[in-house]
Amino acid sequence: MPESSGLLTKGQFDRIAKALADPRRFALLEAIASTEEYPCSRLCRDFPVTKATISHHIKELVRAGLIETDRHGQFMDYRVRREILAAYSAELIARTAPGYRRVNLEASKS
Amino acid sequence: MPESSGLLTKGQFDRIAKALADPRRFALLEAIASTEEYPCSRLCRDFPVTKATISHHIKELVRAGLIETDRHGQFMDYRVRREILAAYSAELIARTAPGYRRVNLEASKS
DNA sequence: CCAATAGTTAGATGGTCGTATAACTGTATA
DNA sequence: TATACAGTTATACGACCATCTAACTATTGG
Repeated sequence: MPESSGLLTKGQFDRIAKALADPRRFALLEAIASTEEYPCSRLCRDFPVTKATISHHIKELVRAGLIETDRHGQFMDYRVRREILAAYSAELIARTAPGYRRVNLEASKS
Repeated sequence: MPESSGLLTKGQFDRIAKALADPRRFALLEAIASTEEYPCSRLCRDFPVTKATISHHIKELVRAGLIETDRHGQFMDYRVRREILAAYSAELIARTAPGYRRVNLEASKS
C-alpha cells in the first residue's frame, strides 16, 4: 500500500523519474533552478531547440510536479519545487534501503 | 567543469537517470535491494518478463553503476551499490540548488 | 483595433527503447 | 561426456518520445 512515502502522489515517482531521464529536459530544470524567474523566451535563447520543444518539456516537468508555472503578463515564470525533488530523492533512497520490502511482484507497466 | 560532484564519473549521472526511468527496471532494482543474493532465475520467476529482458535490464543497471554482479557457481548474484544511489541523489539536489550555476548553455545531446 | 511578441497545440517524423524469440555460452551433475 | 539449467547475445518489432514546422491563442503597446 505504501506506494509512496506520502509526500509524492501515486504515480508521481514514476513521472519524476521519467522527467529527469532526458538530459536536455534536466538541463532546462537546472537552468530554471539557477535563478528565480526564468522566462520561456530566455530558455529558447539559451537552448538550441524550438519553443515548441521547450514548451513540451516544461509541460512534462509540470506534470511531474517538478516545477510551478506562473503567468507574469505575457511572460511565463517557472519555479522549481525543491520539496518535490527532495521527496523524490528521499523515496529513491528509502525504496532501495535494505529490507524496505521483501519482494516486488506487481511489475508496473512497460 | 564540475560535471559531477566527483563521486559519479562523467556521464554516469545521465546513465543513472535513464536507468531509473523505466518502472519495471526500477522494480528489479528494488527487488535486488530487498535482499542480499537475488539470483536472476528468481527475478525471472517474480517478474512477468523473459530472462532475455531481465538480462538486458541488469546490463543497463550495471552500466549505470547501480548494481554489481558476482558469479556464484552457475548463478549470478546482484548487489545494489547504495553509495552510487546516494551520490546520484546528492548530485540531483545539488544541481538544482539555488545558484548552483548561473546558466546552462551546453545543452547535452538529445 | 493592429501589429508584435510569448507561449501552446496539432501533426509528422526519425530515433530510441522495452520486449520477445531463438540461438548461443557457460557451469554443474549424473 | 551428455543432459540440464543459468544467463547472454543477436535480431526484430512495436511503442514511445524528442524534435520540428506550422498554425493557433493570448497579452501587451502603439
